[in-house]
Amino acid sequence: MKKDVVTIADVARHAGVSVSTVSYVLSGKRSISATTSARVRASIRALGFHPHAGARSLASNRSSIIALVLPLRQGMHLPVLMQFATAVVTSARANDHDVLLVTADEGPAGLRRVAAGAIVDGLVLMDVEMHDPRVPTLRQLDRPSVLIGLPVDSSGLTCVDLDFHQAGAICVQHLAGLGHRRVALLGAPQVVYERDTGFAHRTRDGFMQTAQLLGLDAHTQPCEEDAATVMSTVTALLGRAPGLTGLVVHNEAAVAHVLDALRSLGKRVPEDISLVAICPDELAERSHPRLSSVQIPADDVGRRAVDLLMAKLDQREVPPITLLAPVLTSRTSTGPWTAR
Amino acid sequence: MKKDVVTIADVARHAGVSVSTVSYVLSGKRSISATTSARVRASIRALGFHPHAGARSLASNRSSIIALVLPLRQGMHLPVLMQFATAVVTSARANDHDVLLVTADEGPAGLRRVAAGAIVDGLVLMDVEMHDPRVPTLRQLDRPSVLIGLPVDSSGLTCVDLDFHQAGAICVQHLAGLGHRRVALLGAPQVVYERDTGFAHRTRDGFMQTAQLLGLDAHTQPCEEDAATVMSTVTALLGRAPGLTGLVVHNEAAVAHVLDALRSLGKRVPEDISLVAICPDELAERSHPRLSSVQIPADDVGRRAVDLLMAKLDQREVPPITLLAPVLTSRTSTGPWTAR
DNA sequence: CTAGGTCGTCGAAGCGCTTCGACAGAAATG
DNA sequence: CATTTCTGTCGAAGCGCTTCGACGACCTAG
Repeated sequence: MKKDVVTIADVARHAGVSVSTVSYVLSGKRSISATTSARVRASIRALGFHPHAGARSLASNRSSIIALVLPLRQGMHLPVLMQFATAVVTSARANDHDVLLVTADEGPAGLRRVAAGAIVDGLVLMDVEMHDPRVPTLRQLDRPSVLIGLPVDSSGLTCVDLDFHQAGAICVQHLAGLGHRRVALLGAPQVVYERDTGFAHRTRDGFMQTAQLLGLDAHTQPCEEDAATVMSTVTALLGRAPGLTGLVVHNEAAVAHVLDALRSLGKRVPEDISLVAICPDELAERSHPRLSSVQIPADDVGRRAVDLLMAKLDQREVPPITLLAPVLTSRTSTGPWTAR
Repeated sequence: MKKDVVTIADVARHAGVSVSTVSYVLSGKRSISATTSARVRASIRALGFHPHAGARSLASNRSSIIALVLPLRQGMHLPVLMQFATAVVTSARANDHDVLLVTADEGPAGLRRVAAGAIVDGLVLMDVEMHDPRVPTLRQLDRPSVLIGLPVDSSGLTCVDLDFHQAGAICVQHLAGLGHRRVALLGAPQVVYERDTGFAHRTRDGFMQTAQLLGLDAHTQPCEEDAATVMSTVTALLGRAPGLTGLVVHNEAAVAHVLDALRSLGKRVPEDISLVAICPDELAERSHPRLSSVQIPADDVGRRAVDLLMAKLDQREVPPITLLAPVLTSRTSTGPWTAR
């Protein structure tokens, strides 16, 4: 077998200093003379010393590990998910932390396990739902956490999410810039507006305010998610707003149905009607035509989440809600329009 | 603030036993009377005790965490990757271990960091290449590890991989079952056969042996990966083996070119020629027509890898190489054939 | 009836690190 | 020049857990 693990005491002996001095060299929490520091570092390298994570965590009550809680079921947003995860891991490493993977399937119990056992210093939760069952648990945990997504009741939490108000706004700006003068927003189902207030309202407000500002004729309309209802909703909308040429769809599940409806009504996209979706890139890329869409800037969100968590770990104050600027990717579902 | 963390001493006091007794109740390493055990458990629940991971790891030299080392760059095999990861995490949890995510970008240094610091008890590496730079490092680490994939020099390692011999065999069986009598294998580029021996040869052997066994007329042919060379290779092959109706392609990069070549030679798939690929499902699904293909059983592989790692952690002997049965998914690129 | 086992429990010695208080000696202050 | 303030370093006390050896109490077999 190998000789035993190299400990900090070995390093101290080798460098001719005390154990605490080595520790301070490593942590920088007290000033150490340049010469001593250099000698210690040399010994560390010479012996191949790696501090024992467990011992460190026991003594300092800090593990330098954060939990990344995500849904591992095979969904369709894999690429987006991966982008988040990559950003989180990269940022964590940049802050000298490792990442423990916790699946959402474990539910609240999983959070409790890793937090209470002091396995992790803090948590980043992805795929947070409006009424997420993990949220109450999170509140009573004594570890800091950051959510990606915005639950209905976000009090006492730190959240990062897309700025939906801004998302509504840039959709309008995009259409207006192409010359469209009469636009509409097809939003979430009615029930969402009534109950899970939040992102749906924010998008709608951004849409309406900006349309008004730009002097557009704007309509909004909740939108159910089954093909038949979508069909009648779209038909009604076109009747109500003849000459409508710009459409924003903020409803992932309904997007395909809307496209079908337009097609069967004889409206071509983008020749007759330009369509912008607020949805994952994946979906936008898969549709025909490929949709101009507003997407979540995953890299940004991931990095921001980790930054916020680090701040909380350092006891710094952080804003409860961080909203990130949406990005509109122009594809082939929108085009210029001039009165004909 | 909250009252301090509940320690094992608190539990012991509450239950009226010694600290060591509580520890033994938890670990089961010494027999404890049923009544004592029950009392201790009740106290644990009553106080909400969670053992401190760091303390445990320091004292026992076991962290109950394994590392999952994977490439987080956005590749095209995301779904496959995810399937692996999911399987690994699930199996790890089933064995009471957590999973630390380490990105392959960190290279050998990353392995050293998590292993030497005793952050993890062992490692599972994904996406292992033939000449993987992490392999030498792995050998000198004192932590056990399992590789998913088979490097050229696997001595001293534990690997899990697809059984390529069997993969070659079931491709032939599939074609033979459909009535094909003259078949060919388009394999890896020549240079791969010469140098990175291993999976390429294994597939070819499986293919040939089975063809012989079934009395088929079988040909094999290395295959480069650029469109032009593929074109001439396919043309030559059809000249050499007129009446060829079954083709197996074991070359991810060349698959698309092969399809193009067949098309431009006036051969329809599957009407004139049936084609089976050995490639990720992703690719098979994306091609036109969708390819009948042999794919890696990711769930199985992931689970197996963890099982092997657990065995090694328990000092049990494990086979150096575990080969898993390939699965052939029949899609629309293969069809029955009868002499015309 | 006694020598030798088992069983169930306890006490104490670490595991390797961080951090607090102490303290010489040097530098700055009056 | 006396006194205070830094600087740089050390020793030792934990952090919460596992595990080893010890030890009564009880059983069994000769």
